[in-house]
Amino acid sequence: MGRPPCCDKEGVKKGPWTPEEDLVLVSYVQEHGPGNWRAVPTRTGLMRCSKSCRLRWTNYLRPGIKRGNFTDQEEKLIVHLQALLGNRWAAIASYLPERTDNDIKNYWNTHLKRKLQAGGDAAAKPAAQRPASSSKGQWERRLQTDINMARRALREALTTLDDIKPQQPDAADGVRAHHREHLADARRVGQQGSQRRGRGGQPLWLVGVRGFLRQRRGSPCAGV
DNA sequence: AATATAATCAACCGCAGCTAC
DNA sequence: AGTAGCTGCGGTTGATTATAT
Repeated sequence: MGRPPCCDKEGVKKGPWTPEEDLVLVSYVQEHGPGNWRAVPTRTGLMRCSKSCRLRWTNYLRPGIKRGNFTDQEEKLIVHLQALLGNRWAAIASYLPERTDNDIKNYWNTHLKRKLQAGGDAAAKPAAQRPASSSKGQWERRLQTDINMARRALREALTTLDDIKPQQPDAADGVRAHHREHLADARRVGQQGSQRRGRGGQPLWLVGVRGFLRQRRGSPCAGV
């Protein structure tokens, strides 16, 4: 309790990153790999807090990131997943490996939200806005129902992607493969119950479900 | 050309979960 | 079992850029 926020420390630089800082961070990560962010500022001499370093890496410097120009397929997938999972951007981003959660969140807030509002109430009510159940047993039953619902919906999404395939075979295949992994995870989780995994190895799909449960526990009228 | 307004996106902040002790 | 520290997530802000007047 009472731990001061890391970014309140004196001498910690804020604001936009310079190319030099980027270079230092990239070099460090290339040598040591991502992780142990706490050590990054001291080891590199960067006057940034660990959070800032991690964010810069994951949202900007990480290799394989695609920026801007969301395709129709990506847009549809985001809308679909947002309706299923609510505003769990990290979970949604796990279905779009080339996009960051921040990017998806920004795109949703600046484009899609408005687009859907303009198009009437066509979008399904986000999962996170559904009314909460009152007991733990009910949560678990609802969770199972949600898992089944998500599986069904994702199958539908896969069908949609199959229709799109002729135009974008590689992207669609990648997304489908990712879907399959998640579905397999869902099955494993169902079989293993509450078995823990290390933070790094934890499937984001599961993180999404956990967040969903957390919201339900947190407030009876959980909204986003 | 100058100014106002809107749109975009990088980055910050606070909170919660997880692990180690 | 309790606590501290680290990490990741989601909401929000603010600077910058684009567009309209």
